[in-house]
Amino acid sequence: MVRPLGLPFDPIERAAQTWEERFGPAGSMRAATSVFRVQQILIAQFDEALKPHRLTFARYEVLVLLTFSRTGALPLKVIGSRLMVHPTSVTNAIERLVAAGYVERRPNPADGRGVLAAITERGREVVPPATAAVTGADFGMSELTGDELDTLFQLLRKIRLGAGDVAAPPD
Amino acid sequence: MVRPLGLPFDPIERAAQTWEERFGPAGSMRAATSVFRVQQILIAQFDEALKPHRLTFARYEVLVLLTFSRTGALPLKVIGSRLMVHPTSVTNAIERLVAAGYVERRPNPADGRGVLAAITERGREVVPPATAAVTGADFGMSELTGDELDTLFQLLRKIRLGAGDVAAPPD
DNA sequence: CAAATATCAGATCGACTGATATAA
DNA sequence: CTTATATCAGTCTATCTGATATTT
Repeated sequence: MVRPLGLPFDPIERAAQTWEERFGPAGSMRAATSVFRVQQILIAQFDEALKPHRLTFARYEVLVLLTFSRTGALPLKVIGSRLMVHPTSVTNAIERLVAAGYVERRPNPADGRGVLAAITERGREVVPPATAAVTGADFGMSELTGDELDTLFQLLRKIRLGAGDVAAPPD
Repeated sequence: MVRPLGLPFDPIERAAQTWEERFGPAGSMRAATSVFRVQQILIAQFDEALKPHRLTFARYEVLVLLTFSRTGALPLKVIGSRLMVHPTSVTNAIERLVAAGYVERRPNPADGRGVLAAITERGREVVPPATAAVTGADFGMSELTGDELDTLFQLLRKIRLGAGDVAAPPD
């Protein structure tokens, strides 16, 4: 749970004002700090909503990805690149999901080096209620209209593209 | 360093498409996931840029806050509420800053329970080069125009306000 | 041979809970 | 007495480095 501290002023706005006086233009600093704060707020909401299902948001993402695949099984390598997480983080997340009974490890028949993570029956069963829990707060974004959500996505997408998230420049 | 994986497609966009087919409107999911990814990208860039100065971004924020204060000293409680971090995280951050020689602990003359974190000479010296390192990549936001940065801030602000970041509804 | 996949040991970081000493 | 401030011990999560076994 994130402490809603209810200050009589916006701490980010105030910091930006002083920043402007001391260092110069504060637009980037204000936006970057806001991204951090919103991430903190959202992740706390999601993890709280998912706790009854023995999931964190990171592990929930893995499960959803598996249900999205045709066979319900994916190489760890693919999971890592789709979710953009470190190889050791994937190994760790799968280990926790196996412990919870939501996923099984299998050798990859197509590649002797690889391992498949395969969703189990219990894993498939937990996804719908977990999804309901997460979307219950409309992903924490209920303050924004559909158009605003789209604008937000597009702006963040520019930053991601600048960091090399996608090779081919689309649309 | 964040792995720039250069997939031939945008993994967030692809996940959103499947989400739409399975669960319904994906606008919130797409925006929330983008916030997480951009946070990951930015924090990696900042921590990398600050590493030569023996700082993480969290500790850099504390130092900047101290230079912004009149006396260069603030109660830990104030630091926590301004930066919106947990009390134990403040204690921890100050401990590391003390170890680096950038901050000193002092009793708070105005409150016997409290502790002041006071920036040292070495702390004041490290802020300018650290700030240059962080702003060098324009806070990682060089892909956006001033107007876009402002729009991004305002959209994220709506989410923050919905979570209670500020008590008084301003402007 | 070199490169890719996954794991492991070990470290760091920040967030959190619950308990505690001290002072307001 | 209750509340607030800060610390401490300990847990948890995710990240990362460097090394290693195995396979391509």
